[in-house]
Amino acid sequence: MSNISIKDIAARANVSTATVSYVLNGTRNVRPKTRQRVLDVIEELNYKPNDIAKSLKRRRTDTIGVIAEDVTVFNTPEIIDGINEYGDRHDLHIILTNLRLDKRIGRDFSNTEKYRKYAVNAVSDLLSKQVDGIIYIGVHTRDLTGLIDVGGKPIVYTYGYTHNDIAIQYNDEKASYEAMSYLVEKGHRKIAIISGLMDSIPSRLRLNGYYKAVTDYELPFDPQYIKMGDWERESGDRLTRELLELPDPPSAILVMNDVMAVGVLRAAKELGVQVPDNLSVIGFDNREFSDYLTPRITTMDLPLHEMGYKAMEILHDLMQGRLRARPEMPMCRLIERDSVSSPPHN
Amino acid sequence: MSNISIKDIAARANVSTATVSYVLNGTRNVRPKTRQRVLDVIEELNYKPNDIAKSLKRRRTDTIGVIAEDVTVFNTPEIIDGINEYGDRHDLHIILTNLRLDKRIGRDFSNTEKYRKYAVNAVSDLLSKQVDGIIYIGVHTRDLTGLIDVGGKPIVYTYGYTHNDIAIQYNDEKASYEAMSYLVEKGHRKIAIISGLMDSIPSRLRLNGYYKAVTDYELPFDPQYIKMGDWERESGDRLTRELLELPDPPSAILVMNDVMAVGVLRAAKELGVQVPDNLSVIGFDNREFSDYLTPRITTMDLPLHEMGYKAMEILHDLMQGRLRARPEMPMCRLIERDSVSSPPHN
DNA sequence: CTGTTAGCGCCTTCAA
DNA sequence: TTGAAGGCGCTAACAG
Repeated sequence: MSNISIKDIAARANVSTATVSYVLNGTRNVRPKTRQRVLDVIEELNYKPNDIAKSLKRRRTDTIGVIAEDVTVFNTPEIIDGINEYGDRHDLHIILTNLRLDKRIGRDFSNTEKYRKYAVNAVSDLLSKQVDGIIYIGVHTRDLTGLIDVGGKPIVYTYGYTHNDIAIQYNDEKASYEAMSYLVEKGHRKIAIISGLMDSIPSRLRLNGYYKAVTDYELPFDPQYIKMGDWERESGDRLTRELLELPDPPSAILVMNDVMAVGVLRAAKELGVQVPDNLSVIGFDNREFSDYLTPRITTMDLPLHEMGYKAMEILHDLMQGRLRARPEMPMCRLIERDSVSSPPHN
Repeated sequence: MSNISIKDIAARANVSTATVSYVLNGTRNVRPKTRQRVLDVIEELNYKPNDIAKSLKRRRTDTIGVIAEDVTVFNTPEIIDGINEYGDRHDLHIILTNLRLDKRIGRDFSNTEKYRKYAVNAVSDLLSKQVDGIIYIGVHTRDLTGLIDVGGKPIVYTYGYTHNDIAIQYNDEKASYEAMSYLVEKGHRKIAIISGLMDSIPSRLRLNGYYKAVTDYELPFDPQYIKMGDWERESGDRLTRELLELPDPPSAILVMNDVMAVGVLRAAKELGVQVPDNLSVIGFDNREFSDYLTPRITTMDLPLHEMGYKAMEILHDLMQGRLRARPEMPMCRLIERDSVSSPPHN
């Protein structure tokens, strides 16, 4: 076991512990000969530095705490991966705390008190572990303001919003606008939208993008083309039926997530309308399964990796007292697959 | 900022730092009055313990290092979740190292040297951080022996095998045997299998289960019913065509992963054979998308969560010098959905 | 029941 | 170019 310390090295190399520290960290010039002697002993004794002691002395751990609301939810692994990429490049390590909210409280985030204790404990543990900063990864985009108090430690949120701190989000409004533009380019004018729950920020933002496109492109505006779903498959199915039974049905549907898009596909199939020949569909999230459906669906990819990377980058700046200008927002990107074509009779 | 230490508490409460430590940890009896006084000061000064200092002194961090070959691969998040569940219950924290192998080297693990350096560095960093143990999460079940050297630190592998250390794996052979039993119960006798690449341990194990079932249930054995795939969608498609064009085609196919099952479904559809009415299909992995396909496919769920939990449990035992009896192997579990029915004419 | 004190392994100021 | 020495914040003998 590695019970040897710089003291052992120093003794064996006939130098002081200070000198060992200097060659270890390159903190100061050391005569090449001395330096080599130390290096040899380090090699010989198979010395491994103790970062705990180092951290205690330096009052810095080069470790950041990542609080994930739930690592098993689709957005989180890729965000973590982004964090890791930045971390690898800058020698920053990660203590991961998984709140396991999906299993503990499900999807109902309305009552903050039901899970605040988990978040607060996580912060407290992380602070005790002396992390240099914290990243909080939400599982559902919402206002996270006031959930936790990190006592002045640098913190960056992602996949969520907050009033007082920095939060990295992608641009929902622009994304839905772009999806609309794509549809318009393909020749569509009668475009419906199936939203998620309306207490959700992305739902509202994406609806804004929809309105804006309807206005900019002078599309026929029909309130019946706007349907409120609940993010689940069944609502996609049910609302698509309503849409297709309209006297003047849409030729395309923009669906606010891929899960509901599965319902859209099913409804279309059962009603005998071909996708994409008679109905175009665009989803959101670029979930893995969206590529395995028939037809493979065209969908908006979320810049998860980039969000994680940026969150870490900004946190790093914060940790060094550097405050950068307002960070640019990572953008979604349309993944073209097989669920969109030009509308019939056109 | 939390610059106050037990020394400050001690001074303000007129006790020694030792006493503060005792009330903090309940290590020793303290007179209630003294105790309360200390507690009050702690409250008043909003004191937060410094685990780094504690760790240095105790030579123990209560932190374990998790090396994940790639957190974005489907198996990993759920394994981590299992690790977290055990960790939460026993106050064990986690430093996560993500090797990012999928992005760095793809799926080719044949040349170990291409990624050993990443693994070795990860171990080295973790050791410096003084973790009390390590869990290594593979991304593809294979022999991991000799990849890294942890210098005597407790280590447990999961989603992989190893000769010299403990590895937690699920039972591939039994799983495929059970899938076969299920098919036989439904009345099938002509059952084909599409394997993964044959350099893979699970492929061989699952094939064993298949043979065993063929023998036990006295099924007709036809070598043409055994097809070697490569884990990818296309091979599922291609091999299904071969199978269905046989003079005496199978009534059911056991596919070694859900991805290839997607190909099976596509081939069947294009050949006009109905699943499950004219062809039953069982997949492996219970990937998220398997529930979104048409039909929803019946598949073998991997006990990922349990693997993580068990790995952590055993590691914890190891850390305490407790060596438990051979750990039982977590078992797969069949998820019944809509891709299996009784064979036609039966 | 409580206090004193010697480190844990490392960095860094100060002095040589 | 090198060394001596004082902590970082905490725990655990040891002593009373």
